[in-house]
Amino acid sequence: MKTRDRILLCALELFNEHGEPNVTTLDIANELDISPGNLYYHFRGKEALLVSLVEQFQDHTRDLLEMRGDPQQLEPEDYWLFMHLLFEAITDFRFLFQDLSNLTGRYDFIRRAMQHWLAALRDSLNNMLMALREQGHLTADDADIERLLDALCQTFVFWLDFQRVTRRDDMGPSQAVRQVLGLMLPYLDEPSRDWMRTLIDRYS
Amino acid sequence: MKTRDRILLCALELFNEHGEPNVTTLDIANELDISPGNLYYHFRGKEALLVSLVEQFQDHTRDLLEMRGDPQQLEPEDYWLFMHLLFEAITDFRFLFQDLSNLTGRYDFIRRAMQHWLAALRDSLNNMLMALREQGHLTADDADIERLLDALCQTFVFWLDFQRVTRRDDMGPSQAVRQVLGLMLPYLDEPSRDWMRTLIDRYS
DNA sequence: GTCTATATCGGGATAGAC
DNA sequence: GTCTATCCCGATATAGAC
Repeated sequence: MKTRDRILLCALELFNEHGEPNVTTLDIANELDISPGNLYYHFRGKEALLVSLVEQFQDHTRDLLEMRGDPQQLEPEDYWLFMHLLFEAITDFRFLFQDLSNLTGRYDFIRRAMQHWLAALRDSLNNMLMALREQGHLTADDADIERLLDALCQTFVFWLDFQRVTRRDDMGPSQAVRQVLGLMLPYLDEPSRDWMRTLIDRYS
Repeated sequence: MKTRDRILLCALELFNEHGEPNVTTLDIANELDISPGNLYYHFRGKEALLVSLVEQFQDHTRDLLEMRGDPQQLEPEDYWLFMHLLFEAITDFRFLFQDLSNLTGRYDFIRRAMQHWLAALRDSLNNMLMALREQGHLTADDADIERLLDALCQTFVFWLDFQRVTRRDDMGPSQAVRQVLGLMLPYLDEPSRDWMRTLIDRYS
């Protein structure tokens, strides 16, 4: 494995574990048993490192967020899969969400990237809700939809963080998906609701 | 006004505006036109400053979170007021929520304080929901309640942050309260729901 | 590509005069 | 109580040898 990639991987792990502000370039070099000078040969600094990691994150989720092709044909199971994969991606790059305010404040490119990403997320979720409403599975007026979209996005972005502060046990993406689906539950019609309850129970 | 209090107030403002990690003791001293040595005479360091601010926050919200006296007699309007005051308190000390992960990671006393605070918040909200359910205004099984409580707490803690990142104009506490009440809406019975919709509209 | 050594800078913190 | 001067340290970044 090339040194450059080892650095990226190691930085990602340390950032996720300790938070980006608490990890120095020296920490990364030490963890890899390479010299700080060597690290600076590959990346001109912490910011260059972050640029690459953010690109990775975007590449990693692009396909997922751009499956706005044919939401009409999606099965409920597809919604679950979509959300599960999304939470896995967020978990893999959780350092971005853990210190979101700090990072978006200090790095303008991260602010732009995350704003764009959040808009795409909201778009995807909106397509889902609209499709469900068209099909008569979901009853909600426009104001409901707006609030629901906010609640959904907020949960995606901050659930890991919230869980980290409130609880000790990290239950992975399943619990997060359960929480998200729970937000939609009261707006669904009986059959979909039962279906989703089953889904929720199955993946607990 | 005593220097000690001026320092506290100024630190709070700067922390709220720029985030605690981005404000140095020197920044605070400069803003106040006092020497760094003087600041260190009053507070032995940044941590001592934070200790006092966290105490202030707790004092500031204690009454609010401990009004678990007689939830049976509360009017819907009381719920609105409770939430409004809570969001104002959070806004006043928003630096605590803006970098929650970072702060709880670096300072153990903040972790403990916030965990305790969050537990109290959840408790208060739980009492509310239980009272509403007793009175027949709210229909939800225990699993619904758990999810709803999580969603409510998460919104209280992260709404300002979420709003800041998504860049929708800062509308103060009203929009936050609207979002929170929106989460409860689908579980309420018709009269309460209408009542609350009116409330939501009135304070938009 | 990788190392060692070092320069630089900024924030936290203290000493001692007034 | 308040100031100036200074120290310490950790993080970033570079120079130059191998």
